[in-house]
Amino acid sequence: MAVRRPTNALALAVLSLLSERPMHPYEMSSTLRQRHKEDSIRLNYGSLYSVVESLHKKGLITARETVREGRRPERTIYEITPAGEVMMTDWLSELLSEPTAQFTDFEAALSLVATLPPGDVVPLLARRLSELAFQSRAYEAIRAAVPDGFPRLFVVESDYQQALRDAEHRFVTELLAELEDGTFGGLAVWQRMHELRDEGLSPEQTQRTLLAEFPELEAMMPEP
Amino acid sequence: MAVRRPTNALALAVLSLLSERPMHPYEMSSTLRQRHKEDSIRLNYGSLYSVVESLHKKGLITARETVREGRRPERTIYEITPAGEVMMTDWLSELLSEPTAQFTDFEAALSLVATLPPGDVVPLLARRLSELAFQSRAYEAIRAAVPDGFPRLFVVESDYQQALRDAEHRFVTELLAELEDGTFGGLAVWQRMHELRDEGLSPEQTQRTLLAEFPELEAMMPEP
DNA sequence: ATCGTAATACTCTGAGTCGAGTAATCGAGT
DNA sequence: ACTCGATTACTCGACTCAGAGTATTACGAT
Repeated sequence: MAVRRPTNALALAVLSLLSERPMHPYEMSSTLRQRHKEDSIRLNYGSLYSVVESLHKKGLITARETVREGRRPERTIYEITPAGEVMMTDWLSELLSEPTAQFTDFEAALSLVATLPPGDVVPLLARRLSELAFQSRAYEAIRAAVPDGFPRLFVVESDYQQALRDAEHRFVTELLAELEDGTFGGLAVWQRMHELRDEGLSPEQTQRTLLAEFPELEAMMPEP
Repeated sequence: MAVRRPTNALALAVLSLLSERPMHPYEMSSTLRQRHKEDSIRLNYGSLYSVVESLHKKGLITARETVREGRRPERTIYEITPAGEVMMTDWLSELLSEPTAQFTDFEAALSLVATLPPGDVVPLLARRLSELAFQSRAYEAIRAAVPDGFPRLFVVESDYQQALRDAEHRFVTELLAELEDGTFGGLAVWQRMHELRDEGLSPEQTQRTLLAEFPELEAMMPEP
């Protein structure tokens, strides 16, 4: 029976840490934090311990020993198994080589943006822009403080974050501009839809009125 | 007692649909699919029904009626409550206006990339590049087939996706170039680390040897 | 000497998530 | 008339996750 791959990237981080050297869970969490990996990999105790347990059950890691110092809770030190090594390289290779849909919050929100009236959306996006700019400046400041010749290897994930943030900033800037100068495609329908709803029309009446006022919509309705 | 906000964007989609008109869960899923929202919001039946139940328990939606046709399973038609409307606009507004950490797979993978030897990473990234290019072309093709004057409102989330994909493509291209021409900061240490590990040195020996061969690393170790 | 805070090291519980499964109906073809 | 796949509509159970809670020790400040 082929072992099913976990979905939580924290499991990959655990395997990666154990491929360096044996550790107990708490040490994994401190190490990840020290290396700023919690910025890129969601980390909390509850998940960590259940992820470790699940890797253990699947035979991808084994308990090497459990030590107890004084009356402190026991620490179980784990190490990676050969099967774990294989799973780790396969998994990491796949994540690096295959782009997959990511379901981010902002994309979800954008896909539902028509729910709010356009007039409300403009200030919200403006606020996002300034937050993005702020985060960007924070990143630049940290970047500038880093000594020359510091291995990019250790910060490549935050460079990636910055590249995406930058792209998002450009995208939202453009979107906002189109909303403000009225060139955004569909703006009139969007606006009118909320007007009709606010006047108390039923969903069906709203639908009918919109189709009457914007006949070009007809052609764009999804086929059967 | 303030109602805790769900974390699953599917709950937001449910509220958004019900703010249009009352529906039963299965219709929600078909509507989301028809509008291609499953590309931006993770959708599966198990989650949908438990998300709906949880919204119901929290008083954000109510069951308007349950109908049964023939011997088919019952359909419960839900509608949104005033509390649900408030929660929805607040939530959507927050998602639009506040950028938050997103923990994507590729960022996680990048943060652990040192686990693989650099020589293995190069072809993986090359493969990612060509996949990204392929997805980009698919998007452009669809975009080109869309009639003139089609409301951008309906596809803004896939435009966003494309903007991010584009940025990622540029980032990976640059990264790959640096890896191939040897200008990537930390490449030598990275390479050497895997050589030492492959020669069978213990983690501690590897650590010591690296510090001896690359004394500049010393200054970059995390402070206590 | 003791007080409070941070750090160490987990545990527990409830909620959320997902995929597979069930069971009926509809419509296109043979 | 029949059958086969698609569609409609939901249910179930095993797993996963998050956050709060617990208990001990270390350490600087009062």
